[in-house]
Amino acid sequence: MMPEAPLAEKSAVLARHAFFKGASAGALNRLGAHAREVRYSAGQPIFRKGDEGLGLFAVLSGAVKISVPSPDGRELVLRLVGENEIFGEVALLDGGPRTADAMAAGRCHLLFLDRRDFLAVLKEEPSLAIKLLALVSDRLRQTSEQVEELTFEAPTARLAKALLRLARLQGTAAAEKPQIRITQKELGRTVGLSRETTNKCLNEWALDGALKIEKGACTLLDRAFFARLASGEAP
Amino acid sequence: MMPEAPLAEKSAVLARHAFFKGASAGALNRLGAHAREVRYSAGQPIFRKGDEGLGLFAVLSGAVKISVPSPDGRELVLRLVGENEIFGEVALLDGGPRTADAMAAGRCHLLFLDRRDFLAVLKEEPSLAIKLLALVSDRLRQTSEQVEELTFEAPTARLAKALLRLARLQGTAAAEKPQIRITQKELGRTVGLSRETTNKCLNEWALDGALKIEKGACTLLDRAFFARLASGEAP
DNA sequence: CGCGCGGTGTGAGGCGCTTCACACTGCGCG
DNA sequence: CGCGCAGTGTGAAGCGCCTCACACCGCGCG
Repeated sequence: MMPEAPLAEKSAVLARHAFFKGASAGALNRLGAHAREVRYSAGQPIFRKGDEGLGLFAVLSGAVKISVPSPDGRELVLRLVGENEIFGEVALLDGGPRTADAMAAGRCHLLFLDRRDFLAVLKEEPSLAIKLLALVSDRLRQTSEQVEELTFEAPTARLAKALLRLARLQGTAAAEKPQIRITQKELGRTVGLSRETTNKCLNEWALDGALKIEKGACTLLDRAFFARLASGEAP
Repeated sequence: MMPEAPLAEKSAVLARHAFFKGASAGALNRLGAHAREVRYSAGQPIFRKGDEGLGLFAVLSGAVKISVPSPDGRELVLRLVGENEIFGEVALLDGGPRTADAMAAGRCHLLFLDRRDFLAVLKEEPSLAIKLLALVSDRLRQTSEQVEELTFEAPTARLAKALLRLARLQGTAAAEKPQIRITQKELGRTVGLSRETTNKCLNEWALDGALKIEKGACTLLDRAFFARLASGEAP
């Protein structure tokens, strides 16, 4: 276990995190005072759905997978949290149980902020509250979109959308032909399809030349193709 | 058109609304200064998905239906907003387009608060911001639950859930055997089922004695029956 | 009155997804 | 090395939901 960094350094670490940009020095010090640095290696659980929500996590480096488990062992991946993002904000705010599982998607370095400290600072730092409001309402936007998607759109359209979303999330978004590192099993689970159906669908697209399939990954060769599918058109 | 109430009265109206309980007099006055009272009759649109989000609505009396339209004319009912609740908060916070349609579900009396006024007050009234945060994160909780429901649960379970939810929403929740006024077509649309499938499903439940079907309505005779279905068990 | 229309009831046919079953590959490990 | 395992590729069978088609009922309206 690494030794904990001293207080001053923890506030400095906080200050570098995108979410805390612009916060006052006082707020940063108060938050840093009780912040705990934590490290996880790939696959380790960070919290589980239903756990008591004790606070907020900020990702310093690495990535975290947020997902919900189904009674029969399936899993829906809600989002991938990357560097400079935060997660665990719902339970932070209402003190209720966590709404999803969080798992380290690779080695990751996090900062944990206690709920009570955070709320205390929030009371005196409206700008932080407003920032958080913007963030939470953005989440709400995305989640609502997901609800629409699930009720209205065809499974294959959802799959195409998921690929585009993953390309955006995995940082390779800017690339001409983004490569997405995910297994077909996981991919299917994020949209509620079986592995087999996912596989057949991907292979069809590969035949169309829009996709390259590798082991544990696939590469989008023709983004416009997927954009069309995602908006409900036939290819 | 009713004449507008004077400023003092509008702040007083605000103060009586559950969401603004505990706000300072100064904040209420500032919000009240630009608040507009608006009235709608049944079926009138309040805003549409994609409209510019200019502000927040508070329901003084009546009810508002929040729904999203699908490209092919279907409709998903997200929530029914009742007295002492607020809606339109997402677009309020990030200034983006409205994420759903809002329609008066009956005659209703609303208060409209401009986005810029609201944000200005928020900056100086952290307690209001915290209240809003709690509210938005609660919405996020519910919406996430809906996402889970849609990906994991069987259509019939969703239908059962929808009936329970509608019973709760239509005010007849307290009744022993709540009657729900909705056509089978609409009901199907709220869970993404065809009218025919909905019909067959309801008839099966009616045979089990759990449900009474009338024209344009149905009555839950056995709530426990639906609660079981909703939690994924076989009847 | 007859007609249209909205809501409901019901069957036939078809398509898509699921489950199950099995095969092939590459790779880590004892 | 051989073994197991994770990931992928594919086919058969089955089931649930959708679409289409049609029938019945009650009601408003010309």
